[in-house]
Amino acid sequence: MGITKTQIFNSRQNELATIFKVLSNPARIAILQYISGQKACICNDIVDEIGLAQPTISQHLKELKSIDLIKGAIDGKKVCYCINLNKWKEIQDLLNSFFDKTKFNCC
Amino acid sequence: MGITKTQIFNSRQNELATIFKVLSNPARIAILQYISGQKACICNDIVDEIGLAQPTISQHLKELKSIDLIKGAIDGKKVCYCINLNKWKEIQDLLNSFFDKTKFNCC
DNA sequence: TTTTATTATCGTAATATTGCAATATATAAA
DNA sequence: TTTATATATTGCAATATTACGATAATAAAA
Repeated sequence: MGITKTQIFNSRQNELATIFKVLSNPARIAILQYISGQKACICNDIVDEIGLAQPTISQHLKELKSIDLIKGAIDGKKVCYCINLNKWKEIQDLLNSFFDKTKFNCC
Repeated sequence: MGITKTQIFNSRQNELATIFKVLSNPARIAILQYISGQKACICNDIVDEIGLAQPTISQHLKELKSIDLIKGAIDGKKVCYCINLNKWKEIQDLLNSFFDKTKFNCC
């Protein structure tokens, strides 16, 4: 198969899984760390920083944008990518809620 | 390709990605929620609870075990799965550290 | 020992992901 | 307008993931 049976799970479970999936690649972790560590906004310094080809970086940025974790502002020829702080905090809260709500009544 | 270039990232980035990958499937989220919500330890009630075949559940349990998120205690014919609370907290701290350390100096 | 129940593993088909070359698009500079 | 630069999209090959039937392994029960 290869297809995840999302229909049998609730929207919260699917949402969590989607967020985790976006974060489940070291290139995307590195991109987020690099973007957030810069004083100014970045564009394709990311390509130079991370050791991956430009189309690959572009694709990873697209996936990060798909859950609004970053936003890109067009600045002439360049695009300035930033962490979307509101969403960032929202996701951190969501994940903490998942970890906190999971109780441990056994063993 | 299809293969992630783990060599070009540091161990922390790869570790984070691995943890996120294990959590990036709604079946595994549902399994964790179900295990943690039970008063007693569980075995293959999980198969009845989640709508997936027994080998599929077994495989998901194996992946959860691969990062020590759960532990299984053999109890006769059955296996009792539990959240590994120490690891659970450790991972929550690691993720919070990732979210907190990521600064927002731009835009 | 045979049967039954529980869980794990193997093999495989369908689909998803990763990465990149080639190319397209867009905008600034010449 | 032409050229150069920055980013996005397309297409594709290699590999990974998801799911499940068949089967193996294990242990209790008969």
